[in-house]
Amino acid sequence: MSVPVTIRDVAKAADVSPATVSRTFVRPEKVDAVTRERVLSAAARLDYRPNRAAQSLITGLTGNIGIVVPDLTNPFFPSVVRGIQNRAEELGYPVLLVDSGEDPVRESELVTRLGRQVDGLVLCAARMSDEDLLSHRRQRPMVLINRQVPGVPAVTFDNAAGIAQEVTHLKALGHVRIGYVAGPGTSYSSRVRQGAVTSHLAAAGLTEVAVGSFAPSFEGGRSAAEKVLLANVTAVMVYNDVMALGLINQLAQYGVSVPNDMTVVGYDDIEFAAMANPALTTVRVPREEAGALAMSYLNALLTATGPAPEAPAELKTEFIFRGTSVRAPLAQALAE
Amino acid sequence: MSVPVTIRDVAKAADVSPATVSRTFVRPEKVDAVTRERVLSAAARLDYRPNRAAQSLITGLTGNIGIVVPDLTNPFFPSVVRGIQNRAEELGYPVLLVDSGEDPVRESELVTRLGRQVDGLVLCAARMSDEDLLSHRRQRPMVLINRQVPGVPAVTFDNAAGIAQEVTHLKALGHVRIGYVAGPGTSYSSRVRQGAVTSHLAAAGLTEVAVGSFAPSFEGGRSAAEKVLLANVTAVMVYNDVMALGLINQLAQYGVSVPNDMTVVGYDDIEFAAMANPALTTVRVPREEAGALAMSYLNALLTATGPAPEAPAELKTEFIFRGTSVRAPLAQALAE
DNA sequence: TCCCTTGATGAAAACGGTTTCACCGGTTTA
DNA sequence: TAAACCGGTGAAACCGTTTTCATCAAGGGA
Repeated sequence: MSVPVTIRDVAKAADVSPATVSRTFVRPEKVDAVTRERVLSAAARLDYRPNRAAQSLITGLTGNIGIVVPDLTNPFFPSVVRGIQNRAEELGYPVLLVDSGEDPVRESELVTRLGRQVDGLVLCAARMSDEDLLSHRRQRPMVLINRQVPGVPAVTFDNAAGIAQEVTHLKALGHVRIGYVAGPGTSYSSRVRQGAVTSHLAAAGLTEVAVGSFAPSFEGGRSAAEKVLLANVTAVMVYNDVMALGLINQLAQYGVSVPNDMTVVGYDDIEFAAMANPALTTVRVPREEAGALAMSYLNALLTATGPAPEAPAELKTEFIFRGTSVRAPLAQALAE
Repeated sequence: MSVPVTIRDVAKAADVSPATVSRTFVRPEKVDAVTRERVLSAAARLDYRPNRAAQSLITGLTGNIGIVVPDLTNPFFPSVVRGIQNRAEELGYPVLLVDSGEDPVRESELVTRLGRQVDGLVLCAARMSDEDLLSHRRQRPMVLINRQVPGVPAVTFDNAAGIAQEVTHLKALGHVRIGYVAGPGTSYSSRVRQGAVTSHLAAAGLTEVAVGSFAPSFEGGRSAAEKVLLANVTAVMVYNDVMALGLINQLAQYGVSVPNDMTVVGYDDIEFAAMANPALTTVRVPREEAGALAMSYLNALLTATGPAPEAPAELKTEFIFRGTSVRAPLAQALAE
């Protein structure tokens, strides 16, 4: 209790100089085995903990890492945060977390502000421009999740495969005219998925009907309902699960019931996708895994050990067939 | 860019000593108005930012605050985190966030580890024992959310009122035998609510049927379904919304449909409560507000200014009548 | 035998702030 | 008029590490 024990206390107790104590911790191989042992035991006995501030002052490193997410209340992100944190904890990094509220400007400011508090950053689904991103990248090591910018390490999901799985599924169910409800244009993965949808639907010989871009929220999904109804399709692919759930909810207001009157497939497989009624057909993306991997990358960057990831990792997705998708003819028969 | 500007650079530029520069920032009233102006403009011109580590080293303060939550993937918590963070940002505190995974032991360890990184803590729904809590409290200023321990500042919700509102609602609907599905015994608010349920049901002349304690998760709610069915009640109050949703989901598996065959009311009003189908009748607790208030309290504690909150704040709750509760006779008629 | 490595160690100089203390000129008080 | 006070300021000590540099003993090659 009371007065904290410093490196000098340990030095005195072990009868060596402070320098040797320091070396024992940072460069153990530089100190003789027996002195090292002596220092270690003294340190343990006194319950010595190095003062972070003093270390930071001289090394210029904080030992912290930062995470920024666009919206913590979107269930997608807590999972990846958890993945990052678990790994960060194993590696001994405390983490600073901020929520940008889906605002690219604020996001960039937050990164600047975080900059001086952390040694490295994990940016989830960054909304800011490539240029801003690259300029921050020059200041601090960073790794991206769900975003790709040339030259910046990243972990992404194999969205093309995920979309392909959905398309195959819908085709197998006999759907022909298929709507796509996109996410915000500011979102990298929304643009990527849009591209994948277009190319895979075309490749499968199906007709794509673009419904428009909406906020990646429950409300966003609801506001897509009218346009979906006007699109004259039997199935809709939606940018993410939260929106899909919103869409289904609003469709119900119009007396259109899913899946009987309309097939809806989401994306992400958030927890509530399975809990909804009917349960949502979707594509699972390994969020915790992505977080953990990103953290591993960041650690590699920071310690300059391990594989410095050049090509962005692409995590496998998994198609989940649940209750919101049915055969097209059946849907139409019931709709009459 | 390049070399960071130090207090000495500013001192030189303003033609004063470093001491004066420091004073200008920490004790402005101690320096003459005109010198102060000179220093300030020099600092601005050079874009001077004090080095946190150096400040920490001498003051012993980090300038950071910490948040610990039991489970970030429970939608209850991101909201309160957001409330804390917004306020923290206004006040200029970076925040360290950790997730204890609902584990009291881990939680206590995390607090210890966070301890040396932060000046103060906000603990959400702390799971650890009163003793552990008090011992940590001796180390660092802290404020609790959704937990009460004598002598520790806290912001809580007026659960008694919330429960009372639910009871009144159920009584008005004609329910008489009412089940209660409790949360984990480790949760303070679960114990509090259990007490409130018992007393308010008794006061209303209704019969309480205790269903048991379950994990505060969707799965926890599902596992309560059988016992609920065996309880021979027309309505159930559930510890929180996530569990209520789980319960409803599992009841459907048994062919019991809500609200026709069973009235269910939740608690918290998480986002998905409104989104579910049918939408969940519940009690709204102001989560963001609670977070913001807690952060304000913590700031008061840290700066020794403002109201040092003695009595825990109790935030008002609001009853939300939605689709999972209906009149008892009707429920029974349909059940036949 | 002597010189040159080599490995282990300690003394001391950073790192960038804050704070104590002494000093100085000017004003009030006795 | 002398003594006490006071606001504003700078010199220097200090916070607890890491790291450079010098020192020293021991071992190896010539």
